[in-house]
Amino acid sequence: MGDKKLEKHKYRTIRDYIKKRIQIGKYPVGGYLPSENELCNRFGITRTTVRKALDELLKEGFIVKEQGKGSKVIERGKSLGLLTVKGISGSIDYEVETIVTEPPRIVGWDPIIPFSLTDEEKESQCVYFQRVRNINGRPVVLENNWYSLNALGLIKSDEFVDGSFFKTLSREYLIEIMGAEQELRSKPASIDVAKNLNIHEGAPILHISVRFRTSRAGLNLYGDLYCDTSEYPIRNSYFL
Amino acid sequence: MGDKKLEKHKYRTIRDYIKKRIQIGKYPVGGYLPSENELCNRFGITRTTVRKALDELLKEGFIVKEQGKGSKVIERGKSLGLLTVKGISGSIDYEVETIVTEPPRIVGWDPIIPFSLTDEEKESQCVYFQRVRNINGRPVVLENNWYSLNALGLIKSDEFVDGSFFKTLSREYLIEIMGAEQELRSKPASIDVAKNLNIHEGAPILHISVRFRTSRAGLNLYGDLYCDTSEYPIRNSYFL
DNA sequence: AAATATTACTTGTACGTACAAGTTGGAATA
DNA sequence: TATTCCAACTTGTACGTACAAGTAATATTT
Repeated sequence: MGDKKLEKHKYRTIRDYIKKRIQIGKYPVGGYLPSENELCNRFGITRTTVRKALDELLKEGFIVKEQGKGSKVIERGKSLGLLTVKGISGSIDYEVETIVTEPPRIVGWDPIIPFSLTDEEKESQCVYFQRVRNINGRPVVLENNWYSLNALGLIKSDEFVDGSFFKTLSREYLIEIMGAEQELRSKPASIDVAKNLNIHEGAPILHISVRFRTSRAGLNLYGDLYCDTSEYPIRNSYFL
Repeated sequence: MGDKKLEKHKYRTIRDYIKKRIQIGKYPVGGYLPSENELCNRFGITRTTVRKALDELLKEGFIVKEQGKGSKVIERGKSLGLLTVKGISGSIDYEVETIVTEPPRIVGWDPIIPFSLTDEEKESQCVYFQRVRNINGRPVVLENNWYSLNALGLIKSDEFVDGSFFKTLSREYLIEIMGAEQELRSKPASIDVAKNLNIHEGAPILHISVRFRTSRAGLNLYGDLYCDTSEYPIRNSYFL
């Protein structure tokens, strides 16, 4: 029962064990992990190895460490360098309401995607869905999404956890975002985009093309976002 | 001579020593650091401690490790999640020509900066300079920059290493970028911006406001960028 | 000469120990 | 009662050891 792998790379075993418990909601966000010594006893390994595992989780943004207290589980994605929408007044992040305007369905790949697909992706059909994000009831981001059907299968929109696709992947499928590539352009809004965002045709909008890489082999998420930044700018921060 | 600090946090001492050697060009980019065992002998410490120091340099993007070979010094900033300009044809990054259109001079803070200044910064005057970045001879990015005079002093544009302000900070002042916050908006070009970028007034441009945090206490770099993304999109990637 | 094996390096993982430093809550004290 | 102190936790740093695994040049064998 996987004992061979348990012998090698013990720290990975511990790391993945803890990660899974975080993903499924044991070890809830805001709570503390068992102490390092307790993990040592529980798994019969040394603190060196436990600390190596925790270091990885720290790097991946699952926990923060507090000397004298413990390792706290944090909301992942906050420290992820993702582009987020920011309210213009003050520094409060507005709560964003997400509406699925086109539920997931199986289609062919859209040539608008500016990234080169892998061979597996080209051979596969893809799942497409569209969402609009509202702030204070006004549409701000129009979002088209695609992923390879072969890599994941069709997820229905009523499965979405809190309306979030990423949270669904994490909680239900234990898939995490490993990184992303983005391209940003400033463009005049097309008629279609203008209609969706309730702005004038030709108004400047921020067009973001993004490919998210995930922890599942072969699964990339492609996004095509149109942002009305006139009131709410897009924000991005990162730290070492 | 600093022996007290050398006793505590040895790994930081080693880390900073190696970092400095990388910054000033000993330990050149592309080369390998001394082996872990050699560093152990040289500093009279254990490999555990040396590895901890190297781990930090790895996280900070100064080196990569190659099992069986050694720790290789890499060009920092590549792995930094900074927004970069990308050529549209193929995946080749174009070489960007940087022109200083307004050499550094001492002025007051510009209210256009959308970040809240620290008290020290408010009390200080600031250094301003403007640059334009050309790709294939055509202007693509207009860039205004500010930093606190008290924190750094005036750097003349002829000091710029390869025309790069960041490289100058790293090589000459041993200051590194620790992180950044950015705000992105899509806007119509003002007359002034249009003139500088040689585009129509009102054409959609990408406006980026950025604050870079540095390793020097009290020193932030504020940027106000106007990007013509019609031909060359802005690109951003990050990985865990 | 070419293929193979050895050797001497490199980093990777894991063991165990010791003490420093930060946090917290309860016991002892004022 | 209010304060101080301390003991029992937590994570942080550093010591030393051992062997696995990857790399590259050299020596050996075919």
